[in-house]
Amino acid sequence: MRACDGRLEASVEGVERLRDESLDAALARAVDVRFLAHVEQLETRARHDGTLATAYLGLARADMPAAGDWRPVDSSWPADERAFVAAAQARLRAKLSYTNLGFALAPELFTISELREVYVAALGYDVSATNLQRVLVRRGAIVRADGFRPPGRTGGRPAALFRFASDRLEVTDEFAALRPPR
Amino acid sequence: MRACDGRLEASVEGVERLRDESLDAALARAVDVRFLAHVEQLETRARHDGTLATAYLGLARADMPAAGDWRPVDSSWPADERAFVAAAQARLRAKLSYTNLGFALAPELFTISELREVYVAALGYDVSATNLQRVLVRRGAIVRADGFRPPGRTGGRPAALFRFASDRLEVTDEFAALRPPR
DNA sequence: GCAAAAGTGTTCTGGCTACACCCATGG
DNA sequence: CCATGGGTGTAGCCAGAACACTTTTGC
Repeated sequence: MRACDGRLEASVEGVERLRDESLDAALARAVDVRFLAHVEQLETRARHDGTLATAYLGLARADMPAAGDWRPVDSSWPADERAFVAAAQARLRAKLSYTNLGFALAPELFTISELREVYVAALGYDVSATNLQRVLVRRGAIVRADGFRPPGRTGGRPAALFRFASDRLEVTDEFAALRPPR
Repeated sequence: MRACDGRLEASVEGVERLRDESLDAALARAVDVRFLAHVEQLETRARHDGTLATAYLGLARADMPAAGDWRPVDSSWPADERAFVAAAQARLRAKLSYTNLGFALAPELFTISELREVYVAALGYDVSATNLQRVLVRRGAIVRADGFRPPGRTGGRPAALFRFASDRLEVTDEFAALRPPR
């Protein structure tokens, strides 16, 4: 999955595993894991033919020119793929709330407004830029980077640049979350 | 896993899956799932011999006379089993905080004190009976049942009986948790 | 100057914790 | 009557939400 242009997009690749092949190897054969900032195993299901299907959640940064068939996550997906995508999306939503998982969706450097769009796309509900900044800064998930992004033609104050403090999954607040607005 | 006599105990059974056999069938062959109030898939790993091992978290109620080799969860476990048990324990701890998962550990009817012992064993830190009751009642996870448990020889006020409102996993509060004491 | 975008200060709320206090029973 | 265990009342804390206000830019 990735958050691109304010939408959450997904790409589904089948992971076929050969006998005597590790899961990691099978995954690496199915997708180019260099494009993924975070990979996480989801669920293993038995198929009718006796083989096993293991689903993964892979997250790509918005600025990563990842190859693949990226499509917006909406109701146009086939039912079986939707089940996997829905599970992945639920997991993503939950972990965005209490971990630093945003690092896997946001580009290296970003403004709070850009980060907000990523969170809105992934969470599916509105998020205040003001509070998003305060929550993530307080938790130590994001830190100020040098420099500013100059405003566009329509003006406005230059936006400070931030970066995630870590590029590995960390639980930043086990007991809190980004609540949806009332 | 189960919480028994104030301790968290675990039993590890290998799940060997035959070709053309579903995962559920393989699990049912390895353990008697009738004794488990809740089953949840954890992780699938590839073994060196090319087979797959899928770990499950199964929870048994304290009053269930489950067969099996129940041992306290401590440092006496072999390293490889400990990794699975630790993952299961972490998952259990997390879900106890924001779901009604306690239904799978507590007996049908229980007093708040008994429920407290279950939570203390599973969470690994002290929990106040007062606040445990209020949190779970407010969330609607537990409800008053008829009757009281008479006090023992040492006296004391009779304890009100409670039961869990549901015996299926439900997210009772996505945005809160039982915090450990300071 | 004015609109637009970014950032800050401040208040409010709600869930949870902490702790003092009250209740009911056995001996 | 008193120790013991159970239950309630209440105050305080704190992360987060809400919102008014200030800052900095383009035109």
